[in-house]
Amino acid sequence: MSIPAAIPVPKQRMPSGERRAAIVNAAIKLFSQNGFRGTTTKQLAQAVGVSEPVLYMHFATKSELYSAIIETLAERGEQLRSMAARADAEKLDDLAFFRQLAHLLTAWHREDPSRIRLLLYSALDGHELSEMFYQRQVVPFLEVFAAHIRKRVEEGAFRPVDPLIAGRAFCGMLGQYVQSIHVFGIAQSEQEQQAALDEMVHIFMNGVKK
Amino acid sequence: MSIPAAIPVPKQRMPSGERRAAIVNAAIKLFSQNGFRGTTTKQLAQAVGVSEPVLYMHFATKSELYSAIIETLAERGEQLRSMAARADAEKLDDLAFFRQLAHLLTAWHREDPSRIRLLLYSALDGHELSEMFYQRQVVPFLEVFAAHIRKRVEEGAFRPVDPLIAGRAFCGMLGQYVQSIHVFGIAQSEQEQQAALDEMVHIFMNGVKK
DNA sequence: CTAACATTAGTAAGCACTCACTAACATGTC
DNA sequence: GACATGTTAGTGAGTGCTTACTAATGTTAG
Repeated sequence: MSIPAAIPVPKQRMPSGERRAAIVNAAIKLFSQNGFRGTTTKQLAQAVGVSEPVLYMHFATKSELYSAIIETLAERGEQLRSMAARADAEKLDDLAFFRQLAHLLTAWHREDPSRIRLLLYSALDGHELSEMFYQRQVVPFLEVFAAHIRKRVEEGAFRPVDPLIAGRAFCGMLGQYVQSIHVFGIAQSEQEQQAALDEMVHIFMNGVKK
Repeated sequence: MSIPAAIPVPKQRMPSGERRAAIVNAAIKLFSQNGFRGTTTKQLAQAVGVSEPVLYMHFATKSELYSAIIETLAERGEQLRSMAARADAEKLDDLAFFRQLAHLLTAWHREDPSRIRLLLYSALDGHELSEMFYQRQVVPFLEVFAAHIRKRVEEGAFRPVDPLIAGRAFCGMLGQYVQSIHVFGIAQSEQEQQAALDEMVHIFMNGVKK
């Protein structure tokens, strides 16, 4: 009985780029769980499945790796912006648009909770790239939102609210709720979450419309 | 030439309680700035103005000190609850009440930003007392708020919103705004802050009222 | 064969924490 | 008031362990 050829034996030797990506992914996971200082290079090497010096072939120092993962995550944050922009282009009515954005934001963080945790960790650490992370992860989403509000205010459908403040208000409600789940560990069932989001969307809608 | 008697040499020797309090205060400051792991016992001792063993006369381990400061801050959190409850007892109209709470929350964090930072740090660290901290710092405020909403819903002044979700929505808007200032370092002038709070209060008010 | 990928076995520095000891105060006795 | 006595608050100089990082060397794909 021959062993089928395709057993995916974990590759021991990898092309440089792949290995680098593997390190970044492991680092995102560990740093988001334990923080930068709470993660040792030894742990990290074990998680990647290599020895410590391999890490230093790809990144000169541990904090260079920290910077690399923040940049990686910031880039991925562009996805959120484009998804939000796409929702805006769909010409949904206000309610559907707000619900769509709420869903986007929660799904985004549920799919990978390490993002919000690392965003907070890096901000608390005062990391030099933390502002860039915030600018590319949070602000774009907020801007798509604010742009929609501005338009609807001009069209006379909404009260003359400040679009940016209104955007902060909406994203704040959602963001804090997401945070209480993924950072503070408040347990919420799928239904509870859906109900909460709907209610928040409604409160906001009624709050801004004429 | 005699040296005048009354040179106020910083007290070198302190009663146990005072010294303990001094250590806790220094720890709150340093931990909130650099995190638990980012603060060394050496730094801490220097900040207090004593040698390291003194720390260990009051706290058996560094993490026991961590627990002590969380407890201390959680206790101080009761103040916020009582201030909120007092505002409720004043029988203000809805708008004034919401504004009062918004002011309370922002003033509370502006007065001492270490609270929100430590709350986040402890949650990210998964500290055993973090949930207690959240329960006593966040939840009480939320409950005073939810109670008010519930009452006004019953009186028919507000739409039949879920009081707890509405509370989370309002505190979320405010909380995230405060966080963006004290954690993410978004600069906001006194006027901008006041304008933002007013707008948020209005959006919420309109969002829940009939 | 060799260049790139990996490992074994370190090093120096920093960490939380401790030991042996001393200075300052409080109190009771004369 | 002066002095001995027990207690509390403090220190200088470490300990052993962990950490980020590295030099010397092995191994395998192309």
